Amino acid sequence: MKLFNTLTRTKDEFKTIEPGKVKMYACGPTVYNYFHLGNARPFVTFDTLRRYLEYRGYEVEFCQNFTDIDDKMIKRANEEGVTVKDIAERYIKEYYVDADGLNCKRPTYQPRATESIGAIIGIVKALYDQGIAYVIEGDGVYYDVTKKEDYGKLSHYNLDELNAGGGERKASYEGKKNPGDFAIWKFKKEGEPSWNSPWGEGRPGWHIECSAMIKKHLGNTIDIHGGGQDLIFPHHENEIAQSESANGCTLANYWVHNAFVNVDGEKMSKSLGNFFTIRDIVKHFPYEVIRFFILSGHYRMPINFSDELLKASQTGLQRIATCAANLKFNIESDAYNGDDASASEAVKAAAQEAHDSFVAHMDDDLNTADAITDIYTLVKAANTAIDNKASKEALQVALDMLNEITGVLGIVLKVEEDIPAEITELVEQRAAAKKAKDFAEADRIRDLITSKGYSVKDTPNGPQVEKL
RNA sequence: GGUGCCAUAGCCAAGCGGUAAGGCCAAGGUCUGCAAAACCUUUAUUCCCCGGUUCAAAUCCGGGUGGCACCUCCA
Repeated sequence: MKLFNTLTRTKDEFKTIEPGKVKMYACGPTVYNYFHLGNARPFVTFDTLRRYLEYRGYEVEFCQNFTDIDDKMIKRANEEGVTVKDIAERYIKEYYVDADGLNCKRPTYQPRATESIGAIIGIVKALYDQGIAYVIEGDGVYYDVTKKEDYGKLSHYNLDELNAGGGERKASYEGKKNPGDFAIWKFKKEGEPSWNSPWGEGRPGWHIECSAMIKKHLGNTIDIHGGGQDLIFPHHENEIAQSESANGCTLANYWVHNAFVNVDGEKMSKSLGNFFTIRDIVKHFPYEVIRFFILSGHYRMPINFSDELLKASQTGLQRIATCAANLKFNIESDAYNGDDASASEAVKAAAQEAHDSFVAHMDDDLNTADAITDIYTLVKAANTAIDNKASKEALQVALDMLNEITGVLGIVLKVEEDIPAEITELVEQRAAAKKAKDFAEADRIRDLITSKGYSVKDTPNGPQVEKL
C-alpha cells in the first residue's frame, strides 16, 4: 500500500515497524461542543484507513484522544457555571452519538488528557532536565525550538521564515527565547483546573498531551500519525519536536493529513462560523449518507458541503442499497429460478474484478473515490445478473462481495427488516385485487401500505416489500 | 512577505506520459395495468490560458490568470 507522507511530500510505500502490526494515532476532538462536518472528516477518514488496514490483515492498534482540558473547555465551563469535567463528560457522550452514527469503530484506546497527566509531566521533565525546556516565571514551561536541529521538517518551514511571518506569535513574544517557542506546561491561573508538577500547579499545553498519550499507549515510535491539514503546523510539528527530543527517536514514520470540508469554497471552521454540526445535518440526511459523502472524494482533496451534494450522495447510496435489497429479495424468492450459466459466470467474474480493483484503488493512498466506482460497477453487474437470470448462488456471490467492500468503507446498507403480518396481508389482498384486474382497489391498498411506512413494488418474481 | 495545494462535462469527481472512469441531474427507449426498481442509448475531438520537452501531455517543465489553505485557536 502507498500512503502520501507529509514528511516526504510523496506517496511512499507503507512498511510497518513490526510485521503485520500497525500502530496509529489520530488527533481527536476537543470536547466542548458537538462536532461539525469538518471535524467529522478525519474521524471518518482514519476510521476507514484503520478498517482497510485490518481488511488487509494487519493487527491495528488505534489511539484517538479526547482533549478535555484547554482554554475553550475552561471558557465553556465558566459560561455555563459548571466544571470543566462536566463539559467533558457531556460532550464525550455526545461525541459517541455522532461517531457511532457515522459508523466509526471505537478506537483501541481513547485516552483523555486529564487522565494522562503523569505521562505529560514525564515528558516535560525529560525536556526540562535536558535543558531543552525553560521556565518563564508566572507563565509556564516552554520548549526551545532552536534545540532541535530539524525543527520544521514536517511543515517544511524553517525558523527564519516563521520569524519573518506576519503571524500573531510576535505579539506574544515577551519572555520567550524565540517566537516559535511554545508552552508545554501552563502555570495555574485563578479559577482554572490544575495539577501538581515539579514546576508548580498548572495544566498541560496543547501539543504535549498527544506526545504523552502516544508514548503511553503505543510507544516511542509509531507507524502512522494522522489529523487535519491545519494541524501540520504548529501542532504536529511541535509534537514531533517534544517527543523526539524527549525520546531520542522518531515519533512517527508516516504523517497522513486530510483536506478540509469547504462551504462556498471556504474552509468550514468554528472561527469563521460557517459550520454545520453533524447533529444538525442528520436532521436532513442519515448518518450513512454523511459518511458516504465524505468518502466520495479523495481525502487529500477539499470537498464542498452543500445540500445539493448531500442529496446526490443520498441518491447514489440509495441505488447501492436498493441493489443489495433486490439481490436479497430474489435469492429468497421462491418465484426466482435463475439458471443461466453465462449470466452466472459473468456476475461472479464481476464480483472478483470489483474486489481486485477495489483493493488496487485503496492501496493507492486510500483512493475511496475510485473504490466507490468499483461498487457502482458491481451494482450494475448485479442488477444485470438478475435480469439475465443468473443463479441464486451467483447472486449470493455478488451480494457477499457488495457487503464486503461496502463494509470496509464502513458504509451501511439499510438492512431489510422483517415485514409485519399486517403488511404481508395487505400485500396479498392487493395481489388478489390485481389478479381480478381491480386496479383501483390495488392502488388503494398500495396507498394504504405506503401510509403505514412500507413500499411495495411489483417485480417479475412477485411483490417486493420494503420499509421506507 | 514566506510555504503549499487546486483549476477536468449542468453539478460532483477520478485519472497524473499512451490517446477523457464513475456518480448526480437531464433527454429518449425497453419492461410495467399504473407505479417503483432496473437495463439500454444520448450528454467534454477535450481537461483555465500561453509557451516548451516528447513519436505521444489533462498528465512533465517554464510563465501567466483565478481560487483555497497554513504561517494564530482550528479537523
